[in-house]
Amino acid sequence: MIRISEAESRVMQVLWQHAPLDAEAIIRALAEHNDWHEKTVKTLLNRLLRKGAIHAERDGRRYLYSPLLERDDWQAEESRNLLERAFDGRLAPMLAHFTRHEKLDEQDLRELRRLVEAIERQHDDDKESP
Amino acid sequence: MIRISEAESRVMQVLWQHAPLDAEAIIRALAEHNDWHEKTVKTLLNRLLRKGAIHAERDGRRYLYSPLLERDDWQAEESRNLLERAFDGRLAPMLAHFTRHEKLDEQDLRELRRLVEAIERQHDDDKESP
DNA sequence: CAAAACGAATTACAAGCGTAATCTTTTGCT
DNA sequence: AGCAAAAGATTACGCTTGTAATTCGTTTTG
Repeated sequence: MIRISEAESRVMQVLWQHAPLDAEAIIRALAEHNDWHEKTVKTLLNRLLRKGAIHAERDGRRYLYSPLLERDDWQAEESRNLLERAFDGRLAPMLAHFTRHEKLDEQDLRELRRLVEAIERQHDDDKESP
Repeated sequence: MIRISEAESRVMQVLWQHAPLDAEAIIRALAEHNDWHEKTVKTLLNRLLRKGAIHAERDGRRYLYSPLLERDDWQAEESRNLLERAFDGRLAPMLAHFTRHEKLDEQDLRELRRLVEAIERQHDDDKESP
């Protein structure tokens, strides 16, 4: 399982949004919010390459980079990690925590309801086909 | 804001459950699940001390350690961090993610329902007293 | 063609981390 | 009193990370 660092993940975010991109485009995209030197981004790209998190394909004198590690998988990995590390792997306390500490909007609410329904359905299925 | 590492957080977990404890008790508690040398745990305790995450009080020839950093605050910190890093700070996608990737049990379900109700009430309040 | 410019690859370097080993101080025991 | 055992303090060491700078190879350009 590929582990990427905080800074590396910023680079991935860019690639997850549009890919393939060449180094210059990535640097530009990152310059807006982070404040990294061009060389820094190049280093991160290299490390991501070595880790197998991205792929580089030659295009003339430059490379085009694309993600290999999938965003969804990475999110799953990171979420699971937090769950284990901080909440003993139990989701309920984590959810409770979010209720207490984050302000939720309409969309969050809709998402929560869908969650509840999904679980109910899932539990019903379990009963029907044992 | 105090930043503690993965390994350090294991030590904190022990102290959050029972404190104060002396080094030996902490080492014993950790030996069960991790597989750390006594010296390793001592190092971690020292680092936590320097970071101000715990407090040590002399008791005869040894120290009794207690947490200073609160568990709830740490959880909040870590959760927020994940939310920002991995989900652009938006809760809904994160919740959706959990639906798709984690198996939820009865207790999670109850917790979720309570959550939904709490939020609905909260939203109603907003409407009534603008 | 020689030099400059650009992109990529290699190297740098301090701080943090995981994982201890060694050193120092205190103290209980003979 | 002298020494071994125990607890804590200091030091170690290789790896990762954040943050670049330097070097190398290839084009482009005067």
